[in-house]
Amino acid sequence: RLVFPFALRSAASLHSPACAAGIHSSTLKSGLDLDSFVRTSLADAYGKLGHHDLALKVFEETPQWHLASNILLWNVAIAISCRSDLLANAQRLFDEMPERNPASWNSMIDGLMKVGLLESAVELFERMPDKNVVSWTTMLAGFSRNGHNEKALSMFDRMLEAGMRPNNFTVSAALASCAKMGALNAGLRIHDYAKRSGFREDGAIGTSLVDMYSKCGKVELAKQVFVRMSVRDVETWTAMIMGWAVHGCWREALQCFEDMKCSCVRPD
RNA sequence: CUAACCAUGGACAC
Repeated sequence: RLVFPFALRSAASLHSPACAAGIHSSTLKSGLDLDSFVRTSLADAYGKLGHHDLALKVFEETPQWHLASNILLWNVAIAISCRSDLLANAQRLFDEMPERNPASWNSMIDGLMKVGLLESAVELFERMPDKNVVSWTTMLAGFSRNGHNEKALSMFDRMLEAGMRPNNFTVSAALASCAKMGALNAGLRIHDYAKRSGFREDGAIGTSLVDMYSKCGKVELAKQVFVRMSVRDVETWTAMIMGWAVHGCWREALQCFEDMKCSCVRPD
């Protein structure tokens, strides 16, 4: 019961459908396939491996008594339906499920945002009872993906007003909105907020800052963030190389590419 | 005490 969820998660991150299928059959043999954790992990693993059909089959073959108490399995089915463009199915599951937790709402909102049904997403968001940081970030990222970057940034302000604390996901999504608009002042404001609030300029936030400054025409500021970063991944290097390149600094761009190869990060 | 679901960053060249 404790081992199967771990094993299934590993199968998913190894991108091994064969492993997942093997573990699936072990769960059947041991009679644990109807345990909540095991079954949710199984459906989720199939989903993460891209076998949406198998994941939904697991859901559909689940007895009613189990479904009545396993919200997370519904959530997995909703998220997977959204990813396979089965939005109507997701909507039906969302309406029919016995009760909803924040992840149920968030998955549905994200699904609507990803197919561009912004009004429906907004409506659901406003109706949602206990919005968490994921809910706000989903809205922000959704607006940004659909090109409504001002609205995305207004979500950032609204969430602060609502007393909700942004996390790394929120900050990097907000910076990406500034980058897309070339909005330097907004970008500086978010950067300042991040510094004041103790966010590290690493990982996604660091890369977003590099990208934001270079898209706002401030490649020198991008460089300053870049050199301060302690860990740089492919995305970070790419953002910096792109920054130099679009500013016509071809020497720096090429030098940066060389430095990247020396730093044990493989170009993709 | 410990396990499962949801959101974020690079990818220019209409």
